[in-house]
Amino acid sequence: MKLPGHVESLVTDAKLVGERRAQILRAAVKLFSDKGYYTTTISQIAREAGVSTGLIYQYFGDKDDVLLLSLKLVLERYEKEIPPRLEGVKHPVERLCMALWAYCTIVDGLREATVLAYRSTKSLRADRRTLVKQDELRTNRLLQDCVRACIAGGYMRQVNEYLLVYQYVTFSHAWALKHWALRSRFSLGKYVAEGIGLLIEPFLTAKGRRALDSMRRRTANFTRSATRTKPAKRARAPA
Amino acid sequence: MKLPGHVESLVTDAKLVGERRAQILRAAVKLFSDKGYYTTTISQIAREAGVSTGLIYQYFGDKDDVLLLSLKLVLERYEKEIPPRLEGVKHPVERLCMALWAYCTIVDGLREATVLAYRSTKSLRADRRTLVKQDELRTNRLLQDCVRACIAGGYMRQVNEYLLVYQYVTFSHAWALKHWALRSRFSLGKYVAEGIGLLIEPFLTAKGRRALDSMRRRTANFTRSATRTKPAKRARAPA
Amino acid sequence: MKLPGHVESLVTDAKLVGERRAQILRAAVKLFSDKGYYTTTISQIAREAGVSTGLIYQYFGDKDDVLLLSLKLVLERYEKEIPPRLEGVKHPVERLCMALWAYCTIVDGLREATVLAYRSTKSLRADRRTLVKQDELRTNRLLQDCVRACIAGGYMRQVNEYLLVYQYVTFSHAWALKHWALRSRFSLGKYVAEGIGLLIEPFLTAKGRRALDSMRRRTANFTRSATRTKPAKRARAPA
Amino acid sequence: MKLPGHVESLVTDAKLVGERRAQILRAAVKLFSDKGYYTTTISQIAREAGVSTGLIYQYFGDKDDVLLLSLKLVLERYEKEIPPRLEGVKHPVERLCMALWAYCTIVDGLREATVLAYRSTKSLRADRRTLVKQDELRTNRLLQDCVRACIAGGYMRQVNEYLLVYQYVTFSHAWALKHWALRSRFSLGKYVAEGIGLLIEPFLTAKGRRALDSMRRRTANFTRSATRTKPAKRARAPA
DNA sequence: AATGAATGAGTGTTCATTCAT
DNA sequence: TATGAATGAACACTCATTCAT
Repeated sequence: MKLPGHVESLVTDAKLVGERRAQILRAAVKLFSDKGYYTTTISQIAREAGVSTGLIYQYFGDKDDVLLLSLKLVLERYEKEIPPRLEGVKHPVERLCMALWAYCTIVDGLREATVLAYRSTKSLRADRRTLVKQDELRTNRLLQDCVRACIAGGYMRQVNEYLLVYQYVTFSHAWALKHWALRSRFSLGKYVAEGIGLLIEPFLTAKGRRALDSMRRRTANFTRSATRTKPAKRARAPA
Repeated sequence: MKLPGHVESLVTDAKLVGERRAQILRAAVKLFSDKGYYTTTISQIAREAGVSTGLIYQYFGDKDDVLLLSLKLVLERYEKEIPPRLEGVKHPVERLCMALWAYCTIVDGLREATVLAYRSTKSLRADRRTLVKQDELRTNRLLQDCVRACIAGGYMRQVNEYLLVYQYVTFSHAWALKHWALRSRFSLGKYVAEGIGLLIEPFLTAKGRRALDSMRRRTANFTRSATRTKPAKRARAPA
Repeated sequence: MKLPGHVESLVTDAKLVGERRAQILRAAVKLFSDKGYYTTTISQIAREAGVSTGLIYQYFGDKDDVLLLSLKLVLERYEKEIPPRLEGVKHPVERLCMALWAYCTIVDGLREATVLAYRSTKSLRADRRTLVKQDELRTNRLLQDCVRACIAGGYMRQVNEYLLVYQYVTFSHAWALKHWALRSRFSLGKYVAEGIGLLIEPFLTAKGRRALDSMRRRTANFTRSATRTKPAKRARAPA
Repeated sequence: MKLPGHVESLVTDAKLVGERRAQILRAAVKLFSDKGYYTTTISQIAREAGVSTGLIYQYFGDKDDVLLLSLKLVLERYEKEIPPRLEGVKHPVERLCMALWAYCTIVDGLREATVLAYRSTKSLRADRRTLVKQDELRTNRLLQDCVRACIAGGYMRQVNEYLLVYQYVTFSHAWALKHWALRSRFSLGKYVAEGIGLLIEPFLTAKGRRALDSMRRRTANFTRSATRTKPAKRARAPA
């Protein structure tokens, strides 16, 4: 996160810095998402943000820096918006489902920006790229905690947590990355419901499955997935 | 795939065209993979390929066209290299596992190029992008056939084929995209073995699981995943 | 010396104007000397002077104006500091030597600024450049007066005064301009002593030379130059 | 002397390189001399040279590099053009006079460029500046050789050669640097004649002075300087 | 068929200058 | 008076593309 190069003209008012950066980043995320990093010019960002080109360089070191902060802005929203969505949800299985649901929802709201992250992370200078990866890892940890709670509570059998978490991550990201192929077949709700059936349910213990079914009964959001038929039966059997 | 504009200088000898294009694309894929599309110059490609810059414009319409064919070259390798790896494999479950294994192996050999595809597809003009997506869909169909055969043969329960296939696709791609996070924890073999445990095994019927176990006994490649213990038990229960 | 354009904000308090200008010019001379005119920014000058950029434009018309006054500041120091150094020195030959010595000493203290004058005078707008040249001419006149007094007193033979004075000027300036080449071979004192031997002594009459020798005997500053041996002898001969 | 940065497009044809560089440098020297380094734009140089801006970067690394080579071009002319002017001149005193004469003539032809060297050498990056200084030192050596020959032949008394040479150098350069002040008082011929009277004649031995006088009688170029009358007398006296 | 010199539009970035506060 | 945020014109430099040879 490089500071502006010509330090002499650094803006000092902290509140203003926050506002201006947000204003410029909003424009940048939009344009980068639409057209990609290299085909977006600083002057377009300036126009979109309603400021002059020079101003951007009072708040960012260079174009690369604008990209870095744009990506961080996106990745930090994953990290910041998942926890509030889990608040008040007590049961580990429910929390896990809710986390996946939340992740997918957030991605849905940031579809283009998510694609941007995949396109552009490698455009960053190596040292800056590291910062972005760390953001991703922090988000993963949120999911990992959910998985662990399920296992610790006996709701999920022993699995390779790390890899399972990555399934959740790629599943969520795929909603953006493969939206062109998925949108005609799935609504977001349907997509998540299927995801739960594919990536959560199979690893639940009988106890875990009961919790899932109970949750499903209560929730309109999670339409029963078509896939769920057989396991549901098995789920009922032990009851 | 726009043809060069100045038709009069278009090269006509079909064999030569093939060779030259291959020669240039090899260089392009290498450089695009290493440095990305926008930071690779035509000049660098020419140098890497051992030809002049002018020549490139006799075999490709423009830089965008070089990218398109580079991406197609990569995506076509998925499509072309999976089938030979399935040859002689008869059992549907084994075929599915082999397909996943093959896909991951190919991605492993084209790691940078796979990342390139994610970075650069959006850099293509819209009409060209469609061509690339069709290549991906054709590859998906290979996997889908394997899944269908499993279901048809009663080795796998009813699942949302389409989505499951996409899990296989993203799982394979993730080996490239998230290699920075995965490489310290998994060998390729371990990764695929875990993938089978996570994305194939849970959806197998008792019959299917027996086939998988039998295959595992015969195959050194697919190390038993640690995750697999419990399901094996459950597998016996319904029997 | 163009005045600021927006007259309404022109500062009027004469004392303040003097102080502020001095404060800013001190910073400007330092920075211009170190880094040159074009690579010094107004922002840097403001920072160095401890004021805001805007303030500079209340005391100077534009950047060019800051340069003009910076150069004048330097050139005026030549003009102002030579006379006090001659005070109390009565003998014309001694006054001439002292003037050269003074000039070189002042240049030594303003080495970078002297280089600046050579670098940047041409950067001034033509009309402003004239002002700077006049400053130089006034300084030259100080030296010219010394030469004239020597000739008038019979201490120096008829020479082209004007050109001889320019020898003194370029000799003094060379201490700054060619310092990179001279510093390893001469101390300032040695340099001036040699200069006297080269540019004053040869033009002295016998009477003048006696005065020079007498001065040399009294002064530690002017080490006998190695060059001086022979002429000294000749000087004694006619005695 | 940095080579072009984007090496891929370096021009290879050696003859062409020579021509193009000369063509561009001619334009650069002209413009830099007229307007200075910083106020001359690459695009102006391109226009003056009749080429495109891009082309300049195929023959020069950057603008700084164009300046370096411009300065070298000028300084090398001193070095290269003085020796031919000395050819056939046998007598050491005559050679020395001729060298000063030659130097001043060359400076006269490169007046603006000489000023440029003073203005712009400091604009070069430090490592490149060294190269320019070395060129100057090589030229100085030409003069130094002449001085030495005079001393060795007993035509000139012992003097601080190094400093005397620098007097010749600054004297010659002054013709350009102070041309605004000198032109109204001296023709070039007069200037050199006076210079010989001030900076050569006083250090000649009787033998040397005879040689000088003989030369003066033969040469129209060197008008007798008004200054010279008296010393000529003195020259006879010690004889 | 092949070359590579030449082009010039386009980009990131800087900085003198203004002006609302 | 003084500030410093904001402006935007200007510049060095790049590189896809062309075309004479």
